[in-house]
Amino acid sequence: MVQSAVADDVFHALSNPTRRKVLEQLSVGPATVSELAAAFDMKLPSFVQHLGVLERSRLVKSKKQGRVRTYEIAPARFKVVQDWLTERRQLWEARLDRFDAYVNKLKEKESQS
Amino acid sequence: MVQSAVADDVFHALSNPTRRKVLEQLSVGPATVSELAAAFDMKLPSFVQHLGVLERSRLVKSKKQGRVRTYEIAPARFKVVQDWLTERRQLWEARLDRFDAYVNKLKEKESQS
DNA sequence: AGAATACTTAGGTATTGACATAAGTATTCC
DNA sequence: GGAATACTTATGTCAATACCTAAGTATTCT
Repeated sequence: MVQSAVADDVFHALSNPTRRKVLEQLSVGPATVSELAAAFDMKLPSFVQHLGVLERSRLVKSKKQGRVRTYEIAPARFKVVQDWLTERRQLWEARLDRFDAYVNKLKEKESQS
Repeated sequence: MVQSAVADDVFHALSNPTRRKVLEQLSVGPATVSELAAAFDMKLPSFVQHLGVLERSRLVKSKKQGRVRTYEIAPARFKVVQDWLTERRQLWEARLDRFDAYVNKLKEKESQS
């Protein structure tokens, strides 16, 4: 999958409050479908759709033992997001630094005259 | 606005490849609507919708001088995202560390017997 | 075996998102 | 003043999202 498509899936997964809350729960530790669902006022099939979105984005993974499916965080894809953000930030911060330097240079010249 | 709603808007804004590319362009420096639009194979009104989404999420801001509107990055909201990600990561890393410590303790006991 | 549990599958609806076209307004140029 | 420029506004279409209800399957308990 192209890098951009990965980011599409991951950011889309993160754009919904239910899904972010699920990730918050899973950050603390693995949990089953019904444990996760308990926190939400939503019918199970609707809720399970959100788990599907999260799993397809690979922010989480799951396995089924008997009739119980357990979910856990899958750290790798979080890095994709953090890297994208960090790269943007570095670019604009470098630019703002250059701008600062430019302004200081102007000030310097002015004080000389 | 509630923190969660901020995150909704920001993550939603980031979930679209066109909008992420706009942010990539703006990280390098400010640009006008038509400068930004030039990179995309899309009619202007459609493209401008994306700028609207970005501006409502406050990832960017704009001002109009004469008939030209210029956009630039607004760094603050990026921090909301990075903070959310960092917090999740810290939680699960702490947990995994505890798990490691637990495993090591088991190994230690085993080697004593 | 029968009942309860823990999902899973198969639909259906209403809203939102991502495009489009057509026409309008405000500035700037000649 | 008239034409060109740089958006803006108003609408419309189509697909995707986020919910729902109803019914099904696979496991586990009694």
